[in-house]
Amino acid sequence: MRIVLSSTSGVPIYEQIKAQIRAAILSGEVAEGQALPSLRQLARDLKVSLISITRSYNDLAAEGLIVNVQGRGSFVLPLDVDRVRGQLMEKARSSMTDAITAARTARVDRAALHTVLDQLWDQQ
Amino acid sequence: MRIVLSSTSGVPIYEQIKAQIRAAILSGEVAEGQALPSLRQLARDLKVSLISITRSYNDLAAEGLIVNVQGRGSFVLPLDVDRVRGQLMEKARSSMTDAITAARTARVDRAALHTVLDQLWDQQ
Amino acid sequence: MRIVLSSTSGVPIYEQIKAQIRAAILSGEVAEGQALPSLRQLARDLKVSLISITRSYNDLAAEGLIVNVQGRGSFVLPLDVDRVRGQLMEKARSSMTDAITAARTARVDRAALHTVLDQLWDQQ
Amino acid sequence: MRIVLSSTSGVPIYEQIKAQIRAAILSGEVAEGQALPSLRQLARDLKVSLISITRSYNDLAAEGLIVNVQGRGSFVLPLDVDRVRGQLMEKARSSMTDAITAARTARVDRAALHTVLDQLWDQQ
DNA sequence: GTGGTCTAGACCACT
DNA sequence: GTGGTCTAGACCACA
Repeated sequence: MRIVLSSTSGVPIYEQIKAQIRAAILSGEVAEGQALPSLRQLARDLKVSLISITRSYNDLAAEGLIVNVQGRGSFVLPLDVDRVRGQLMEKARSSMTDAITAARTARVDRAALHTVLDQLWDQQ
Repeated sequence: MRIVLSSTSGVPIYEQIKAQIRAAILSGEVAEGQALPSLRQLARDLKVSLISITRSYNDLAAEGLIVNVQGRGSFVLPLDVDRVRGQLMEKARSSMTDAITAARTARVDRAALHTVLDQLWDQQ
Repeated sequence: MRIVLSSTSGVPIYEQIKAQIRAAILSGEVAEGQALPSLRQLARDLKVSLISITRSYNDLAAEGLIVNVQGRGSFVLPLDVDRVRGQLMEKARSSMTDAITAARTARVDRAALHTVLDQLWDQQ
Repeated sequence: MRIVLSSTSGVPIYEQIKAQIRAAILSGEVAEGQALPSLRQLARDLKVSLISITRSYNDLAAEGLIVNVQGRGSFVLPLDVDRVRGQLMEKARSSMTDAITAARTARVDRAALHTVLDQLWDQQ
């Protein structure tokens, strides 16, 4: 799992970390039961404050994706696939709503926005 | 032009105001040359600090949408339609990219996302 | 004497009026002893508040260019050419200083700025 | 970087700060990636309200010269030299136009204005 | 009346 | 600690 951070994007560090760990878990790149890097290890690797990593792991634990065990480390939990996908789709719908609002303000029609979706989808 | 603010959305007040005035100008609801409500008037109406309104108007002036004339008021400028639409589509593409990222993480395919787009489009 | 105003330039109305009357006097377009338009007349013609015209005429009187006579009107005084030119050159030097500061910050050399001067001079 | 403010010049504090930071960045005095003084630190040092510093930094961020990172500080971005020089030369031309207008009103010829330019250039 | 600027102080989110 | 936002109130310049 490689984590890449941007300090100028405006997105909080801990959100960037969360998103990338979450994606790695969902993709199966890190499997159920597997240990994540320790807080301090990851803080060193990413050259980031320990507090930001802590926040990321805590949030992921609150989401039910991982569990933090005192003195042992942090581990990937069995996936509740439906719940996680539900959360992600919620976010997708929210972003999509923003995109639609902007497009309508710009007087762009539905078909054009579908085209934009396809273009961006292919780029990723 | 009706402006509705949400204090729980997390979006800064001045951004909410900017977005709604911008939309009103682009939709032609307030026409070129027309005066906007005065800073103090709008602050009173929205029960919001003067500084938030000032920030909104200043930002819109920096965007080239309005002009603030000391002693007279704030006025809608002629639209540079292409430029404004370019900015909006830039924002739409950015939000769409977020939506795609979330959808892909959720292992949702392209067709499903198109369906989401259509649903949300019809809701607005 | 034709006076043209811009309400969006950021320059105060009364300054625009002052500058144009001053130029008309210095150019001899309105001669010594001649009457200027009345305050109210000019306010009507320019579709401008009386207060702005009053401010302009008062300032010009303070500069010694005109005299306002109760109940009679406003009249061009004999020119103290040297003093007026001194004031104008003071302003020219001040603007030139601004131009030089910007040019130096932009790492533009002296010769290039002379060229700019020539270009703009020919345009006017 | 030393910042000197004048409270009698009529130029807004935040504009004075902007201009001096901009000049320091363009001159290379503060290099790409370097941190600027924190908002509060600079406000204390200059004995100025936090809001004035905030406005300065925000405007410089909007110009693309710096980036403000929540929780970390404000940092100098890589320069888009051409764009910045374009903005500065625009300003230089505008001031030069003012100088020319004043000079012509004073019936001063082109050669004399070139001389003024040289004198002022050498003084700076 | 209008917009422009500034102060002093507060709370929030992030590192 | 950092920047981001907001309030309440003030004074100035302009029309």
